[in-house]
Amino acid sequence: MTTTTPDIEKKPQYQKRLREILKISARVFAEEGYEKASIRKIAAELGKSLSALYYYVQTKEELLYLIQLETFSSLADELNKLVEKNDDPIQRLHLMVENHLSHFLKHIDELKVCAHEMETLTGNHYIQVLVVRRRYFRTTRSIVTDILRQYGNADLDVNLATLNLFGMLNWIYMWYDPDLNSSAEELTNQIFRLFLNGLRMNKT
Amino acid sequence: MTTTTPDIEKKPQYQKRLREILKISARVFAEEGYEKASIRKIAAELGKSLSALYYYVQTKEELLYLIQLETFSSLADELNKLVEKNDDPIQRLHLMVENHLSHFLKHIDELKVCAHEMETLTGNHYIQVLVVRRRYFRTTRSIVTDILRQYGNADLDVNLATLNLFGMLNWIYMWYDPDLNSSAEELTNQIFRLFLNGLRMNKT
DNA sequence: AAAATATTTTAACGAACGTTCGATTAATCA
DNA sequence: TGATTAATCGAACGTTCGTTAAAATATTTT
Repeated sequence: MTTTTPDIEKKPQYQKRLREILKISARVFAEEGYEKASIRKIAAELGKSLSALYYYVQTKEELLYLIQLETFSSLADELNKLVEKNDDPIQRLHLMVENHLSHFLKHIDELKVCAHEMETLTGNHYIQVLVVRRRYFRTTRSIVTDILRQYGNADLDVNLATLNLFGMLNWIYMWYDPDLNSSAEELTNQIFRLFLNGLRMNKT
Repeated sequence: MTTTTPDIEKKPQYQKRLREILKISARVFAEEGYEKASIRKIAAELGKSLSALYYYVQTKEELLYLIQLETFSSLADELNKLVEKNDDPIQRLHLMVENHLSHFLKHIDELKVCAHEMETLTGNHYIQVLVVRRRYFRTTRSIVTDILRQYGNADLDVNLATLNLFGMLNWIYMWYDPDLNSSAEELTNQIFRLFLNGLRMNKT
């Protein structure tokens, strides 16, 4: 008698195909916005029929959920690894910005969908992604906290400063053009210097 | 024989009612997003019938267009006035941030709709709003240019720095909670100091 | 080859959407 | 008051949407 367990590893094609579906979905969501984008368009770009999608996913929202969960998890996990390997707060900040931007340039559609559809998910989908987002935020904020302490700067609010860092990082999708704009390094250095200098004490 | 000219000033109620329609529309668009928001919901919140809306406006998109046009125009016009009255680049920057944030706090829904639906309009609607947006951007960028020159800082790219300033300002709608968060002054000062310090030369 | 499972397809459902039409009421003017 | 214009209304049109059911095909396993 064969086992009736889900056999997650038995179907290697499934995961591969699901990933392609998420890739195409991210592109369509990024281009048209989640609400305007239709399942039919995604299916057409996949070269599959409409209901073939529902074999991999139960609802349209699950597509967005999986995209956001994977992207934020990846960002947060890699940042944690980087923080474990480096002690200097300033180096950590540089690594954080670099990690976020290289991720952005490699997965523009996914990051755009993460930034622009941050309040789109509902119910458990929303909460589960929020948990990962908060983990990513807290790690980043602890870096900012250390730098402010090192600079002896008590004038700036740590939360506000961190939110503004994410403002710069998350806004990029609005204006960045891969064909025209700067490289990852240049972007990283500019934002890193701008924000790091911003954290220093005020000359009054 | 009576004149058949449009008589723009003849119907004072019209403008007043149109403004209320835009106000409610901005709230619904801000709450649900433009695509998800329905004309029916807007009409219901107005206490009017669905087709009564079409007496004031020809399409749903025109609602968004009017909201964005008025908001960006107001921001740009007031910034130009402020720049004319003040010569010091650093004061100008402070006034720019203050103007933007006080506008934001007074018209949260409209600003949110401007930031979140920046790529939603199409055709002439998009272009006409883009013209005003560019005017607002250029005025701000010229302030940043002057400060960088005054600081003798040639390391930072002016466009990038300005885009990052707007990143901080436009991202606020994502996290700001009128009940919890700081006042306009506190927000202004934090962002102003963060960004201004950021523009200074790098201590290497 | 036969059986079992995995994947895709065609066709349709009901609901919600933006928009329009024609009639009706309210306000203004002669 | 009667006539003209402004504003609103109920009802419907055609389209698109997310989702589903049942059947058909492809793949894997026995």
